[in-house]
Amino acid sequence: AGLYPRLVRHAMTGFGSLDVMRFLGCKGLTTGAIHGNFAGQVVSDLKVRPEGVRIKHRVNGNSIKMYDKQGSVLRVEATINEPKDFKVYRPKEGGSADDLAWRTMRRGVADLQRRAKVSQAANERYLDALAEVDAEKPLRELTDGLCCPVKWKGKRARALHPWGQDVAWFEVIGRGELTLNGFRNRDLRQHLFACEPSSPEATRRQSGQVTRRLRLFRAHGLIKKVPHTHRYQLTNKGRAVV
DNA sequence: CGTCAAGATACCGCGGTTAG
DNA sequence: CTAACCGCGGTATCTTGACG
Repeated sequence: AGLYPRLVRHAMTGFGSLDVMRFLGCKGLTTGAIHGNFAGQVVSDLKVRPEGVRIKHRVNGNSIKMYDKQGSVLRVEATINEPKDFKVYRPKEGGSADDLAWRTMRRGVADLQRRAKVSQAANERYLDALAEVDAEKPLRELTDGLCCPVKWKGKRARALHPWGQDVAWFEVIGRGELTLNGFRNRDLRQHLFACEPSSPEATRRQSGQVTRRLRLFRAHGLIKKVPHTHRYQLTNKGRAVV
């Protein structure tokens, strides 16, 4: 549900011309650099039709497209109109049968088998790239906002690092016993600091740390203060992230 | 309703990074 | 190189909720 639009969006915005060329098997791309004398044109376009949305990437005359048939079947299709951009391992026409070499693909039926293979490979590369999106995108959307600073109550709050320095905090606020009734500054201190504070001053310092971190999470909308209490609860967003 | 302690906020200064 | 900026931590002060 809602997957296809995401795929389409990523196909349009996420796939660069290099990606498209890679799908269609253009050479010299393993290095990441485009071949100096490449003179072709790479185009991606999007069409909305009664039967669904179709997205098409084109390199010269060859293209790969994806569409949702009746909203139920995802279909990816490669079309080769310019076979000469591909190679076939074959003997010269009319030449001896053991004079094999990579030669230009021809338009006729002779190279049909190779042509199917090339197309299949292009489709597979395309689907692989999409599959990556499928798994990665929803997570991205959730965390993108967190990883950049936000304004809250006129003050700036830094970006979060869910996999870096903030990981311990995420783990603690995600604990079951704390989500049940919400949690207080004190509860977090208990979980986050191994040793009991040795002095009242240490307690104040820890409390300060926790307060600041709570403010940070509030700024990002992960937790909310429950009114008339010193307790906090995870928001839906927070639950999803943790 | 008053008091008190825990918590929240404001302010400052430090160290590190970046833009000019 | 310097100035501005950012994130952070310490702490003084204000706010709030619990409790008698």
